[in-house]
Amino acid sequence: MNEHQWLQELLKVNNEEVKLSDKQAKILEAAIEMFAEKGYAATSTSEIAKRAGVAEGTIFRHYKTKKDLLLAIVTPTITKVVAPFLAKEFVKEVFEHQYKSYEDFIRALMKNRFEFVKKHLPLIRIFWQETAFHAEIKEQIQAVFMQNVYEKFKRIIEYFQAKGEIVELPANAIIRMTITTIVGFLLTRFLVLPDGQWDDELEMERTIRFLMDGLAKRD
Amino acid sequence: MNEHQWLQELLKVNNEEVKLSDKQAKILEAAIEMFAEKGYAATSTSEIAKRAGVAEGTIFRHYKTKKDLLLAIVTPTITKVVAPFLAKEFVKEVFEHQYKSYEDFIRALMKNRFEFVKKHLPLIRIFWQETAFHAEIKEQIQAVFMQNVYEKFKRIIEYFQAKGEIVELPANAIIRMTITTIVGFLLTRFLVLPDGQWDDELEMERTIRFLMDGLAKRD
DNA sequence: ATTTGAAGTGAGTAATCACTCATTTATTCA
DNA sequence: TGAATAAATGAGTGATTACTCACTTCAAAT
Repeated sequence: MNEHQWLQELLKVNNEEVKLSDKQAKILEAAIEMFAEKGYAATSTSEIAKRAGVAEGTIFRHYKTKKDLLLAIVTPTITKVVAPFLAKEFVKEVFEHQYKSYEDFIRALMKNRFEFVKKHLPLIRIFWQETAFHAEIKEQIQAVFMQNVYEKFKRIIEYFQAKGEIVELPANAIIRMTITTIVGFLLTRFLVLPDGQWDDELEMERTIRFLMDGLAKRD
Repeated sequence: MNEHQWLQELLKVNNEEVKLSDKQAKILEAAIEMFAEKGYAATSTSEIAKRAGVAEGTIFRHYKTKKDLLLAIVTPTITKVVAPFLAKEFVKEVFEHQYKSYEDFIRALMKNRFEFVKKHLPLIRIFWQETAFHAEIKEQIQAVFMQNVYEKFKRIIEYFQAKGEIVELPANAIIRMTITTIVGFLLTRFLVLPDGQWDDELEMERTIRFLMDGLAKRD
């Protein structure tokens, strides 16, 4: 059993095992930490090597360029960051009435993302920070969103609209408001005011209530 | 009259005239553009000098270090970015019944911020991107917010809570939801999907409606 | 025990970095 | 006009950058 198991798990694509030598795992771990702390552009490969306890040349054995190293972190994790829906349960369960309301669905989505962000905060920082600078990353994220999230999300919304549970706005607007509200809470909680006193359960329920009242069917 | 008038205006603190030589203005303009596009760490002073049409030494005549140049952009504009309330009238007008409802207040705030972001997008990008990497900037923003926005915002909320217009949640929670909703819209509109087809008036009204329904007094 | 290919190393490289400073150019005012 | 001051210059600095490569170490298979 591997001490870097969480990394192996995180980097899996389609649940296929990924093989990482011990040094390679240490490089990735160090890179994640430092890119999150100082940003990609301000982090040097020599610093990464030092923190990983590895010769600088070793980094370039595994990754042709520094940018390749960044993408080796970002690309295989995009799906896990932006498409929780692929944690299969989600969509299926909605239509199998696992969730009897949009609210229950939102609650599950929110708790799922809350735990993910809490567990992988440095990775989230990297996404948040580097998306602004690397067009490829932004494009990959949008592609994954369109392919794996958008249509399913839309169908869920239309399902609950048909049931008269939520307001008859365009699905795009509802998606935007839902994501904005959840992401806004998570960023405030973990990036803007991580040192505040948070009653997470309470604040999530308030946020869900706010979202549901904002999206409630109007008479 | 100066062709860099917008810069002069933007950099004013307490409405006091700021004197910028022509070259100095060009340096600031170039720095704002490039920091916004590539990020502070990935932008070299030689590039800035080139774009500004100035010798590299000239930059360091005016700003001791590259970081000084960044702070010369950020520090004097913080108030304008995070404290629209200081466009003083705000609070006063609320209590003088300029705004007869929280909704009218939110609408004015939103339109005000919409125009500001639209007009100063590169500056907003710099704030958004560099706050993550420079603790001083984050601290300055929080200080300005606490000194100039927080208490006033809180009083406005309590005023409309007393009138029974909005829900009796802690002011902190209402502030968070309000800001999250407005900022979420503006970031989606101008940074995430700037190329989408937006009916800005319509989308703002939807967002206001969403926010007001989410914060409405509950029975 | 020997072979072999992969993994790892670290000194070396050219390019670029932020920043300096002696000098030149422009501006101000007597 | 000329002297004094300020603004601007660009070649030069040492440090650091991402990346290379000849070489060593390691692990597994024969």
